[in-house]
Amino acid sequence: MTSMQKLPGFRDFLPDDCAVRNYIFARWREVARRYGFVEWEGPILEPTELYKKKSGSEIVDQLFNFTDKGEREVAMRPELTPTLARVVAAHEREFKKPLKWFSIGRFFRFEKQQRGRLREHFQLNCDIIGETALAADIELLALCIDLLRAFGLTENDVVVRISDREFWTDFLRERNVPADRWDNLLQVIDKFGRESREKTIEKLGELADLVLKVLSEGGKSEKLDRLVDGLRDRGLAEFVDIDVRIVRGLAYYTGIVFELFDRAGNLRAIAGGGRYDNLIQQLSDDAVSMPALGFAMGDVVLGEVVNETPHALKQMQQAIAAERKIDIYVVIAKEKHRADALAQIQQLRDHGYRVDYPLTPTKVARQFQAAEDGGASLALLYGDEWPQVKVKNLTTREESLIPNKALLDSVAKFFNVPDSA
RNA sequence: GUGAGUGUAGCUCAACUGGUUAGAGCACUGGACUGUGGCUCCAGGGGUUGAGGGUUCAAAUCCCUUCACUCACCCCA
Repeated sequence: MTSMQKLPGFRDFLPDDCAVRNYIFARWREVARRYGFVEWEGPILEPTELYKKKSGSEIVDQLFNFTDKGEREVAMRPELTPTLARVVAAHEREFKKPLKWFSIGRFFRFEKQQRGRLREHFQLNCDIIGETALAADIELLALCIDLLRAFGLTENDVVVRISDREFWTDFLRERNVPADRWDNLLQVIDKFGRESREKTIEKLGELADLVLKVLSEGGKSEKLDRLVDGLRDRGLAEFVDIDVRIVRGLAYYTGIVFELFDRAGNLRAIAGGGRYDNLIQQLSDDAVSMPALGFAMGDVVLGEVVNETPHALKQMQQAIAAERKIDIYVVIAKEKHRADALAQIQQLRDHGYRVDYPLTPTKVARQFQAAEDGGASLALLYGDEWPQVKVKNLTTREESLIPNKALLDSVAKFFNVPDSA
């Protein structure tokens, strides 16, 4: 590998890619704000210890970590939740509860890449802190679903699988299974379907029959029923499947957990999250105890889902085209009027119009081609007509002559901008 | 980290299975076209065939190594 190649798993964002990324970010912000969440951000580099503390030392294998010049062990953040817990523990007194925070940022992991899993990606994180009521779980799920709806995805395209860790911990408690075995057993349940049935049975031991029965019949609980009812009240129940096989790998979840998938099941999880009521206390060494819940949604898998869903893809392409287009292309037909044109270009830009023009003498035909390529809806031609400007509607191809002093008004009228002088 | 597959122009692919100077479409630049855009025609730029080594009179083609990508495993933030 030469120094001219990018590192594996990292991405260049050419204009088209950047447009996609910005489209995703815009929808994320729009919907999160709609739910009353406020944006925040943390550092991209954290002490490696922060992640060890939460997830154990095995996680270091997957961290993008190194020793900095001050001999500190640091890691490129693999996720936001530990940072959030630290920040909340330090600052929670400054805010009314519950906190409803979201963040859009870049995250890293040192793993071999494959589809939907790169070494860097962007993630939206949404968290509610300081609320134990199930209403918060429902609200968070509704937000997660509405985020996908904002991309044009429907209940036929995506599904939220919801489970409850308490369902299993209650189950194990009732059968007098010692608490120190719970995490282990939850991992086995999490792997159900990915691992052979024999191996699962072996690991479950005497609980095998019971657990398999629950897994095949599907679990049920009053809490999960209330959750689905809450979503049904909002007309979102069709997006939801109760699936107690979902446990999630991370050990810090304590209650409702969920994952979002494409209905076709071709891709990795689009998003995942749940309730983590003990994490802030644990990470703050018991200084602060706050119930919390949240989820993360990555840009990579989401982008793939949009790509593979025709109506969502069309919506994105239209939005990107509209965002990218310029308003006006200025055609300089006679170079002696370049200065006149530039004076008016400046005025137009000051008024907020997106204006482009040729930097060097260019044939008129090419200038109109550039207007076309830039998506301009209006062309202004500066030439022998001066002090009049020829205004061409590029959609209808109609032309008219406007005195240059009246140009701004004429343009404003064309774009339906209220008179603001 | 393990295993398999794939690497030819910016993109999609050719190259008669080892045989002249590696081609085409799209894209890009310019011209036909000295004041009018989605056509058309013509021309041009662009490649150490991912990289390094080996076999051979001769390698994009066969062998080895390495790097990258894809898929599966692993893991899932």
